Amino acid sequence: MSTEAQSLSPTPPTTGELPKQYRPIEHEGRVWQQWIDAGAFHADPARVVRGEARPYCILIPPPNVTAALHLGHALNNTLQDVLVRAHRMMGFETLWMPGTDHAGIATQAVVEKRVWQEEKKRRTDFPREEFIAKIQAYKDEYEAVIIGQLKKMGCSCDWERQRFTMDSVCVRAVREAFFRLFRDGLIYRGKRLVNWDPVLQTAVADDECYDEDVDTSFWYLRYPLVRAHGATTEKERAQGKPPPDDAVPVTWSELASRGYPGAEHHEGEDQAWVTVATTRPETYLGDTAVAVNPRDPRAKALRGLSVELPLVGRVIPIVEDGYVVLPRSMARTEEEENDPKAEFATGFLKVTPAHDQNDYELGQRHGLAMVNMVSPDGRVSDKHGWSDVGDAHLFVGKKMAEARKLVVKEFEARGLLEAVKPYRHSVKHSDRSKAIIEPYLSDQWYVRVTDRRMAARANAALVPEQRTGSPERELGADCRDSVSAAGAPTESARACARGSLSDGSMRFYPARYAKTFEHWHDNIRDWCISRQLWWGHRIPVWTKAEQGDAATLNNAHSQWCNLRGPEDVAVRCFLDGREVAESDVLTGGTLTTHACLLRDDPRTAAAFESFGFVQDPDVLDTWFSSALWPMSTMGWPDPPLAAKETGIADMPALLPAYNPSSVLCTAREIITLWVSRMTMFNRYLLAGGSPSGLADSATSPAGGGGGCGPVPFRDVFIHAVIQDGEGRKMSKMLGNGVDPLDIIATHGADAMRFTLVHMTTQTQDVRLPVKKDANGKNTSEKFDLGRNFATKMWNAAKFAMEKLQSTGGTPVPPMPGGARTLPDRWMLSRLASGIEACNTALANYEFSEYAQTCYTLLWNDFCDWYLEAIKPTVANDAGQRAVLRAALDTILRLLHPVMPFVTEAIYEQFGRLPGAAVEGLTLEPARKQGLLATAGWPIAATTLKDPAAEAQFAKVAGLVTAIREVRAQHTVPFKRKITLHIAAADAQALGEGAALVTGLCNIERMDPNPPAAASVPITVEAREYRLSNLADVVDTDAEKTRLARKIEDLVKSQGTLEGRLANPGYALKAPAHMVQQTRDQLESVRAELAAARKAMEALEA
RNA sequence: GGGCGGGUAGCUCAACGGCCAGAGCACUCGCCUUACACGCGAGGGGUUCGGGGUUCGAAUCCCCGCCCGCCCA
Repeated sequence: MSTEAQSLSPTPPTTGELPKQYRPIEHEGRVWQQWIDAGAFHADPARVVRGEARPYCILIPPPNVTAALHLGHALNNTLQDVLVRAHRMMGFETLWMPGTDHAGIATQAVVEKRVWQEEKKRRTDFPREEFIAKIQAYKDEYEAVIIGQLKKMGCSCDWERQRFTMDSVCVRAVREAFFRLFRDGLIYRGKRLVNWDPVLQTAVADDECYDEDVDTSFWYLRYPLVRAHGATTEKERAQGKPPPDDAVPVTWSELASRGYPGAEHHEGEDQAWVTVATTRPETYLGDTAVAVNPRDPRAKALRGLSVELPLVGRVIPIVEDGYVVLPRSMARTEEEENDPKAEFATGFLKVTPAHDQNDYELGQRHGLAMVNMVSPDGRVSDKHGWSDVGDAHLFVGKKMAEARKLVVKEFEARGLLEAVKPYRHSVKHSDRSKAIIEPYLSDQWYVRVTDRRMAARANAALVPEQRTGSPERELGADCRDSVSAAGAPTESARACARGSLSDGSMRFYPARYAKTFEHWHDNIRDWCISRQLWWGHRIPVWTKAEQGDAATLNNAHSQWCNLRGPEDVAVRCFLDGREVAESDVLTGGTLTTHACLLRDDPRTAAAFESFGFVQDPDVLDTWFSSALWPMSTMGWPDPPLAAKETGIADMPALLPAYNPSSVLCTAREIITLWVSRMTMFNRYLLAGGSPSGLADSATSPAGGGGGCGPVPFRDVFIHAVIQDGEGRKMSKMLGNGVDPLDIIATHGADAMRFTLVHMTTQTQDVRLPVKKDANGKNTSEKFDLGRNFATKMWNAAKFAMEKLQSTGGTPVPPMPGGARTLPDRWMLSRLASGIEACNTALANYEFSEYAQTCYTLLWNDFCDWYLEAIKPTVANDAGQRAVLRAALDTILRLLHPVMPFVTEAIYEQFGRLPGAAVEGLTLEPARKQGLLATAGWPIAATTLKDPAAEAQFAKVAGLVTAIREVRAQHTVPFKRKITLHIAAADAQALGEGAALVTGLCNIERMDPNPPAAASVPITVEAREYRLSNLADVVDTDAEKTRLARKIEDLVKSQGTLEGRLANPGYALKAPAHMVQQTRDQLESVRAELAAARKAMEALEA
């Protein structure tokens, strides 16, 4: 599906004529090849660096190599191409940087599935390198498909610069970024709960999960109460001291004496219990406490007591925490009462810090131990973090679902299962494997994005007017003085803070998305970047852990200290979990040493390995490399080396020329995943400034404090998401997706592009009703809009060119500014407004507006009116031919960004036609090979705007429409010539327009006298005209119907207008011009009504 | 739970305090008019989700409610 495979048709003879019909498939391949051959899309950063041209740059959101592109990609890339092509024509040195993303988990999962289907083998049945090679092959295959699709769409990327997130240039960027962040303490290793996919056996990010309701139950388990009897504390036991074997049962009577409400209802000498409600009984093996709300009336009586976990025998404390939901009977506030969990709550919560996010946090608050009772494949295990198995060994090795049944059974057998209630709630599932996500305690690498140098600076990148963050919270050091003594910021402090809140120039379109961006950073949590995968950037850290006394550790430490090249290796040491500085003298304990290697140097790695260091087996989250995209694609951190490696000699000029880039175009869910991270990384890692010092002057210096790097892009445009006709996301599963290639095949690339651009309004979703075509493929009637429009463009050009050719190819003489005809002045005026509207729309990312402006300009103005108007005269009017040519040229240029193929194919012939300059309209010639893609964007002088011509033309059009209406009403055949009776003065007032009316309405003659025979009256702008010779007999009934209807309409609007004027407040408070306008309208409506009534009377007489 | 967006003609969308609320598709009528039937000309079709309020004036601004969707927790 490469370019070469596209069907190429030979360049047609340069006749200046167009074939009868536009068939996209006959042109797209050839036109594409012309662009490529001419290097039309190749950017020259040197021109920017030398100050010869202004830069315009877009970084493609790199598509995943997982699968072919869908319609959302088509939209995303079409919009980028529109911007890129328009700016290229405007004279910017324009770079659209292409590339693809390795999409770690998604790609690996697809290949694992494929290998399983084909070979019935798992990833682990292959050596790591071998399996990676399989993924690599898959990537090559799909990358080619994707790039082929982009080219078919017409994407004018600088294809020579194409990057891949795992190519050697990008790998170096990842390595450098990781190294610096590690060295600066912004990357750390932590034990946290992650979303664990037990099938893929990896941690997955929140956005790789989905929620789904599951029917399950609440199980009510009784935990016997005991008194720990002064034995070891929880902390002591965590340190390896055995649990107390002298736990003493607590009886109901004892509880009663402690004031426990309801204890008296139980048999006094029986052992008391508390009942926990849980949806996951099997996790009781990992319980390390039972929590009770301090407001619970039972809490006081339980203070200091413990429970003993059945079978396990573990004695765990009862802690008090406000997080615990009170049962509905104890609810005090409405909110508590309405908490759906209150219905199921017992007031006692089993706390399993290693298997539940909320419990984890509760555990942190109370310093509870963490017991992990699951192995990575989702089975109960006694090898992954607990030893006090006791009688619970019967659960070991069971899958979680089996273990659940067994636990319930065992509790029941012991009379400890109090109840089971059905319950439905949402449970996290893995996108990739559909498995239920297990919260899992494990060692992971994190980026400390909560650091001020990260999230806060991302927010500060926003332009001040898009900052809404609270100054109280984020007051910069500079502004603290202005805080009043009471601590409340003064007004001036707020203003100052708003300034200090922003040192950037990044702007969201639509602006509301700035809030999403800010909110994300205000609530951000550290970013887990390790993934237990094989496909991706391997984490460049080698680790060694050893135990020993002070001498041993110090000795070992000094050995590998010698291995470091100071710039190449960053070492961080942790003694019993606490970081120790290099200079510290070590005491005895457990020393964990992490060595991060900057370069992929096998000798250094081998040296560390010889001391027992082992490289981390995990790879980085895909977004880590994506976050570097604005830098890595431009050769950072070593552009000269990248240039040498890739053969792209001008690589070193890219960063200074194109970072910050102009705009990022993406969908809204990407704001948090990608936009945020690119912003944080660009600002942090480029803090030293761009190599040549050409960095963005608005963003880099002073304000940032401590050297803050540039924003990665000035604008962020968030476009709509395409849904099907029912408002559902398009997806493979639903089978409602539309394949861009199918649309291109049936409608042409331009048709698809135009339709997509036309759909792109400022809303967050757009719907595309989907239906099956004759071949059973998904399509949508909406694409007919684009196809019809492209055809219209083609035919209009064909016609215009025929008229231009009719002179036998002799050059059209220059057009003097003065003596233009009415249609010419009108058309030029419309063009001037059209250009202005397109410019505004594009500058504000109002794509639909741009498409609609082009649509109206071509179809309504140019085709319906202008071409029709000039038909009788253009052959004999050289000046008119000059305007015709210029008008078509302008429209081709305005439309090129959205419909590049058809416009270029037309220009191929049209460009050779002789022309003449039209004063006031600047149409710079093509810069490369006569290609429209490199021609200048049209510029119209404001003098071309001609309100008088527009008014005069509107008058003509009004009369024409009125006459056509009568013709249609009376079904006058098109070819029948009719007579217009028009007073001499009115004909005079029409001026040039009189001839236009004659031509456009097929009027035989204008007669200043009243008609002798049957006629029909019409009124336009309160002037009265008559039409005769309509037919052999005028249908008076039809005419009466028409008039009656017209009178009805006029009466209605007369009433509206009179009512408005009768309102006393209106004349008083509304602006004068508005009142005058209403008066004028009323006057004209009255006159028209009088005329219509008169006509009716005449008809009835 | 918090935040955001949306509800306008049969469908997809405009109209951002001021034309009689518009366009394309679909529909009706008439046209193979020598660029185009993927076309030309004409036409029908709307209680702008419901209820209050502000205003000379509200689809538009404010409040309440209903419905749909998205994001974050």
